[in-house]
Amino acid sequence: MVTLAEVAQHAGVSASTVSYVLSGKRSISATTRQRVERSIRELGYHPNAGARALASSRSNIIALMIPLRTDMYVPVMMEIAIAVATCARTHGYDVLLLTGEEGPDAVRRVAGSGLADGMILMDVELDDERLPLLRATDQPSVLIGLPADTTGLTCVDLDFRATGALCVEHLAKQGHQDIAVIGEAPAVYERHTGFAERTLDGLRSRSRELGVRLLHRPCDGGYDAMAVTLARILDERPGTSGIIVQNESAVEPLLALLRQQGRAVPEDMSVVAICPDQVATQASVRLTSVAIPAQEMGRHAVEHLVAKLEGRGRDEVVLIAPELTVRTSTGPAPSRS
Amino acid sequence: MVTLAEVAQHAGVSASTVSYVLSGKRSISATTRQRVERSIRELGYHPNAGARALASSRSNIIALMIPLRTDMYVPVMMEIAIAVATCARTHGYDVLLLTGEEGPDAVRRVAGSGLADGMILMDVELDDERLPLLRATDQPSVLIGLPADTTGLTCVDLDFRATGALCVEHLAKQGHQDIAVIGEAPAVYERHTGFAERTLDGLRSRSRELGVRLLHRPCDGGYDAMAVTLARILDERPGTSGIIVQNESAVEPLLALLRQQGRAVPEDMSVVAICPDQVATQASVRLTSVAIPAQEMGRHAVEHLVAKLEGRGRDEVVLIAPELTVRTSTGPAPSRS
DNA sequence: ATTCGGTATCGAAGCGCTTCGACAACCTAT
DNA sequence: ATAGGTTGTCGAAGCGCTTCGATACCGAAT
Repeated sequence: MVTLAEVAQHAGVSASTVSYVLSGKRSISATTRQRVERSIRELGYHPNAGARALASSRSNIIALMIPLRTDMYVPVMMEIAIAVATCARTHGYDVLLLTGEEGPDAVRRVAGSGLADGMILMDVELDDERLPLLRATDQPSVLIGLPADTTGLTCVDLDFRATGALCVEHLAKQGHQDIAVIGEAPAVYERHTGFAERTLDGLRSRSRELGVRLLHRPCDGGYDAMAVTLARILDERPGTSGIIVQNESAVEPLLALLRQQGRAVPEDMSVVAICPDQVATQASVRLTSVAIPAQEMGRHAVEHLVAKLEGRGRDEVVLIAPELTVRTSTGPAPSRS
Repeated sequence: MVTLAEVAQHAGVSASTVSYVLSGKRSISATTRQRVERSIRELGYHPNAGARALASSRSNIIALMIPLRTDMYVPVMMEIAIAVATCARTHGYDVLLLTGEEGPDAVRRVAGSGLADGMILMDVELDDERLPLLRATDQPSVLIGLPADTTGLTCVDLDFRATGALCVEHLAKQGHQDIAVIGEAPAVYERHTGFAERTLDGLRSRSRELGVRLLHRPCDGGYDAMAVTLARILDERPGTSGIIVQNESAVEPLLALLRQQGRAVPEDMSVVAICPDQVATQASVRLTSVAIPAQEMGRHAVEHLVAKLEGRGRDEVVLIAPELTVRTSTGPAPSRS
């Protein structure tokens, strides 16, 4: 293994000079710099991460804490994770992957050991048990998701309240009076996951304002659960002409069931999905949808965290404005006959 | 931040004693151990990761390299990643997430910097460009997937050849003579991804042995691509009575299309999927399937890597035997009329 | 009583890097 | 010519930990 000292010797300078070439923290003459850089290349030198971390007390690692929940839509998580990892690299950071398994203690462990310089938490609950620990250690952090109390925290999320409102608006504008919402799995609400509740909040208040009826039902993923849920909804509100789905793994089952029952989309039933664009465009009907901007969320999270680590950047809540893309699954409400 | 020295002082012992209590590398009297452990707890001591890595030249970190490909079925990747992270923790390792973005150089960077003690590579191609680098650095590693040349490498994978064979066997046993295979996206084959080719190999050789006709068509995910592919298949081989799908995002579209065309599953058409169990059980028909054991793969990979890091463990190729679960999407071939 | 093998502990060296203060060497303004 | 300010480089002191002798003590065997 090549060390700084060997590079220094090879280039005929002192170790500190090499270090300064690497970090750029002091001015170095062009000739020296070139000699050093040449030696680095020739010897194939890579700074030792541990030594660096010890000496500088910065690890250049960001911890990303992903929960293990199986009732969450996984691809979005994955996309965020990849975006975080990729974006972090462009800022010179690597990403450490923590699963929920270890529980809140992971926060303490990582903060205490100096393993990571900061952390990003995903799938934050309204009253997340990791937050007290996070506030206790003054570990720089960014949440993806919104807890109930955001004081002293930096959070990045899609504006789910506005998302809900947007969906209702779109349907109401087309004359739909009876709207059903097929939500996330019941477990998601029981856990008080912020995004689910905020969406619901947006849906409800906007529909109240616009004077349309709204029926919300949680629903597990998969075909069977969807069949039961849909039957209940149509039984309770036969006049339903618009459906908003927030559970991605319920999208295709829903479309299949509607087709099977002879309800045409969008002629008999309009469908709006809250899901990644890929799902919306690959479904059996091109779905009008509000996209979940996973990449953007990951990128924002990293950038805010890096800003904090560099001393810039203050606590703030960043809500990404939702965008509704009209595709072919929504249309005017059928005239009441 | 609490240091080893502070703990030592608090417990009235030397720093090295505390270190030995922590590592267990030398015998320590019960009384001393307890005193030290108490101090550790009272002071809330966490060993500093960087210092540890520097002194011991082991980081207790495993790098996990996930490619960025969007044409791959992401949930499986995610599941493996989570399994790796979780399993690694039980062995005292953390996981560093590397994306394909950085390219093969990531191998050099991580190996050179001592950031990780070993690495796990996912989505290995037959002739993967990371392998030469991997062999050059003698970084301990485990591949998930099988390259063309496995000498000197440890690999973990589902036995896709056997998987293909198993699918054909199951259908042939039920009297199906004309079988269609809906494969992964064309890009996957162009890239010479091991698992896709090996599956195909198993499918072909077994169908030759059993004397059944086999038609293979790659297919992108989504409804539209599936519609085109299915139409072509049925056009070319109208007698097709069994379908094997290897692209998870094609599963639900396929079922929707069959339903739409009035082909009952399994009466008119048997369908076997190669996919995670969750997909098979949540689809609109309970699919007979060969599961992709993501968890098991992740676990195996970690365990082999840890074995290598501890000096046990030699190079070997671990193929996990496929298991076919019969559900309700397959039945006897319709009698030829 | 003396020696021997264990067991339990300590001190010190050093892992590879960053960073601070010191110091030449040089340039400018007086 | 001299003081003052830059600029570029070096040496040395750690960062917090592991690990290798060395040492001191104990009971068992001679």
